[in-house]
Amino acid sequence: MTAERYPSPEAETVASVVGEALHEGAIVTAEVRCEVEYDGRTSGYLGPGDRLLVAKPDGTFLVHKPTNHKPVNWMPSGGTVTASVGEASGDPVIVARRTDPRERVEVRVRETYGLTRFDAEDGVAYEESGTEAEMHEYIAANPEELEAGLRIVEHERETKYGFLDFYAKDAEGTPVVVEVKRVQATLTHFDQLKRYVNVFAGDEDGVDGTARSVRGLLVAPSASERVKRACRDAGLEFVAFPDFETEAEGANASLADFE
Amino acid sequence: MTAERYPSPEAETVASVVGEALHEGAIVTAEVRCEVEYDGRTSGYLGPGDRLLVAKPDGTFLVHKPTNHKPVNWMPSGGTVTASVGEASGDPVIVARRTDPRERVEVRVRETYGLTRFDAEDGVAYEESGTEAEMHEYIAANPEELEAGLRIVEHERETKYGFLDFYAKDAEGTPVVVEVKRVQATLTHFDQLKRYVNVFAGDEDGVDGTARSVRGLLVAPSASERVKRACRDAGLEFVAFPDFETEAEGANASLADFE
DNA sequence: TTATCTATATCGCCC
DNA sequence: GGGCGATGTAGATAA
Repeated sequence: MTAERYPSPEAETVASVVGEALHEGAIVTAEVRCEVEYDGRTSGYLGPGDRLLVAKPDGTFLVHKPTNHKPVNWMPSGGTVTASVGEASGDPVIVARRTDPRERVEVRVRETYGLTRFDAEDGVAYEESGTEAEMHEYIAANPEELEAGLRIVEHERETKYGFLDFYAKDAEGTPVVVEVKRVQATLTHFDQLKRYVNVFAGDEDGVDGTARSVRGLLVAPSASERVKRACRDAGLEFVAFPDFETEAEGANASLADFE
Repeated sequence: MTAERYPSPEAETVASVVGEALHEGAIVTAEVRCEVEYDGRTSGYLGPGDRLLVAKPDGTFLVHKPTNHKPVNWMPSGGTVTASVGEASGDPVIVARRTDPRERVEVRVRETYGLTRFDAEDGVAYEESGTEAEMHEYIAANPEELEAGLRIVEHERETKYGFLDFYAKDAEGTPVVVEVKRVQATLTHFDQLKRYVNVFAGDEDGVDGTARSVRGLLVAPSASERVKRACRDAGLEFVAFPDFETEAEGANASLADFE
């Protein structure tokens, strides 16, 4: 059996099952009533209530309330999860810790409604398409869709102030710095482009104080008015680029057939 | 009983329990072998393997592999989760959808090792301290810790290019724009400060091309060398501010006592 | 609803 | 290992 269930387990059972399961590479989930304390990058406290606990063998630990995508408390992979029986109360105590940064989640379990050990085997990797990396590939192969006559000179070029997406030249041979975003462009993205353009314009630059012979292109499906104005004011250009197509895969089609 | 367990349930049981539980405000978890397909902002496919599924009554849906903090696929709260029996295969199919953005996660369950309905009650809110908001309050009350003679004029001031943390004046009466970070400062944070300072310096600005009578302070516990150099080059100042103290609460102390 | 920004962001890549 | 940037970022907040 791949999933072993312990209904209303004693504190000792919780401690031993959690310890063994994680050590042996299994996932543990528990439905509990508990209090939670976090101390680390910030500190926090969650009073008594019902929560779902998830502990993974890689040190991941999650405390889920009945709502929301994000766990209310957690520890990312790389930490260590230990379970014991509290001396004073006799209740289970689960602690997840890590160093760098030093932080700690402590769950004081008041009641354990159920505990499950899940010996999961999963060697399959997630395949994704439609990411910004693919958008880069597309633009590298089709620069003319950004602007007629545009030539890509370099991709992912490193400068002293960070990496720019594309270094290109336009039809007149003028240098063009290109920053590509898969989603609606924000002020942060404008900032990035401005920073890169400044490298080539030279911060110490021209007598008129404006960027010289370097163009900056912010490429995204859309941008807020404030971002467009920021571009105009800074002498940069916003290029509306259609939503990047996420192409269907063979695997997807076969999955849909089952319905 | 607050947690009801269905070991190795039939497809019909999965479909009905998931539907009823979510409708009645319970959390459902399942240990399954499955395939997953995502289509929306990007598209992706995850081949057969063992995963933990979590469905919450607010529409949250999570697919967890045996490793990592983040679910491999998910739907944030606000979506709808439905479970049915596949016509061709007779296996359970769980679909989570939402609009705006339009996206969809489909889980094709190959084998259900176990299913749990958890009627969780949790009306307690999480209390946190040590956040950037508290750091702001501290600085607003103690501006002299940034610099002797500094006066805060305005907090969270809106400009045409975004919101700046503090608008202040130094001992000489020179305007000072302050950007505060709780964590190590990055180039992104430098960008933000530069953008705000540009608003006051005026993009069209001085004959020498450098910012005029406005100072910019980047306040954080630390910064990389590249960030410090960027600040120097741009005429901005990095201020090392000690890690913001996360003070212990009474609740924490009592929780620690149990150990 | 839209825009902006924080986050215990997490994660991955590349030096 | 540190720096840097993407994320199906999510979530909170203000206009």
